[in-house]
Amino acid sequence: MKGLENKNFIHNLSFDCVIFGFNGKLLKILILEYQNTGLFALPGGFVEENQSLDDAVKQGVKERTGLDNVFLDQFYIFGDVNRADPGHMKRLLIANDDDTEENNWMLQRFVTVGYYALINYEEVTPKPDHYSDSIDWYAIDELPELMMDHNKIVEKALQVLRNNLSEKLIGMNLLPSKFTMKQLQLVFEAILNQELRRTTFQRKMLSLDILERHEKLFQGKAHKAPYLYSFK
Amino acid sequence: MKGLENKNFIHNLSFDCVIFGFNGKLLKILILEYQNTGLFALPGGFVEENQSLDDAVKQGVKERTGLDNVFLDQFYIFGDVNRADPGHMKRLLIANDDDTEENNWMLQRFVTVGYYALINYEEVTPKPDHYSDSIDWYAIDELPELMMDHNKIVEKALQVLRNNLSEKLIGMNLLPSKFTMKQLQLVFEAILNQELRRTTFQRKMLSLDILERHEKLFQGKAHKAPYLYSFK
DNA sequence: GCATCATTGTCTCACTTTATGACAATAATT
DNA sequence: AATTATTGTCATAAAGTGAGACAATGATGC
Repeated sequence: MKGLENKNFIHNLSFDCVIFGFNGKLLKILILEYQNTGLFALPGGFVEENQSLDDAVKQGVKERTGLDNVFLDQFYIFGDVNRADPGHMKRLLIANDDDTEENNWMLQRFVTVGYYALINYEEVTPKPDHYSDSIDWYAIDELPELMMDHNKIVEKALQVLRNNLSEKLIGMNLLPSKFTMKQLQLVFEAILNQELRRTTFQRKMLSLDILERHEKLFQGKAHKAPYLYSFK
Repeated sequence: MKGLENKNFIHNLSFDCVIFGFNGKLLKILILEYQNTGLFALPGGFVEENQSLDDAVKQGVKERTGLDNVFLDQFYIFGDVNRADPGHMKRLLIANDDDTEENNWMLQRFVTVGYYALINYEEVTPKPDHYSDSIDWYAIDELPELMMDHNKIVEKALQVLRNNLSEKLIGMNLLPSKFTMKQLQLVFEAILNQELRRTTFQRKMLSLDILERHEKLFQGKAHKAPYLYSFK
């Protein structure tokens, strides 16, 4: 792949990133489709020999998706011997005319670090990098078949997201800076895949003392206008 | 180090293991001291090219400590560029007359995977491996200075342990199969570093419906004998 | 034996949190 | 002005927690 051969990457170690966004109704993730391969994959990459893992992921996510300044957190390491199908990588290399001797290390076994990102769906327009045909949002229950074990990685990311939902103020990263209580509830429901009780949810959120109330939002609808909130 | 040079290890990737035990009062972890170096460290190791990460850790823990069939879970990846002091590794190699060209890879930068283990303090007698003078239990608030960033790794392991305390039935792995309510409470208190209310704790544990009550334990003490419990 | 002692299992009461439903307030539409 | 859908808040009941009381019980000392 262009650009890769100039750098010294750590062999056998990669990262893959599950980038979550919320479109107002559905929780979605970003999936790349590689040119001339029909392969779908999570945005991922390698770590340079003199680069911290976190930096590598930040940089990789920016290069592969055009997204910058993203909330990122590692959630799991996938270290099975047979987790990656070398055939997939081979197809990628061939499709890019990078099927050279010096790129053979990419066909070896990889331990990959799973990261997840939370971004505001409205504010970003992901752009595919050189190697990819397209980058698109997919609802989490309508994912295509992904290469290697990437579907499993998404599953695990979702689990961790659900476990950390309350403590990590995840809505903060998935919503615009001002939002209604209804929107916040929809984010929680989408992540948990479970309906919540409106009054209980509202009381709970307000009692946490993490929200600031702003002006009302007049939506032009035939009912009472909701307040806008932001995280303190 | 003897034995290492015959195997093909993944470069730049290691693991370190925080092995917790509970002696009835204090939460402790296992620390190795390396021969002729004065260096203290967590038991750790490398991953072979054709070995799953989990297997490598299992095998490594067995080799370094003599412990088998241990509850193990990964908790974090440490990927900073400067997390490891190559000087420490150099001292280790020199002390073992392994300061050779072909072992130079060990002086490079390493990304390490943190694992924690929970074992029943009573049932095991850890034994040092070839490279270590000794392996000993240290109370978590009386640790010596450890090499590289191992103190930081222990800190993080503790954090994760505290967060997962309720959900993971951690007591199950730190206690003998039958135990009193008092012992269970002591484990929780040692991990949380915080006193708990006896009656509330007992009510809570019983209401969770995870314990089975067995015969009483007569300790020869001048008071009512407690019941023994086990996890269902 | 019998009183004493320390610890355990359980209960009570007050207080807090959560579930569930009710209800009035309110933007826009008719 | 009546209607409609949605919102913010309250009322009440149910469940959970904190703090203490107390009887039960194994051993000990006399």
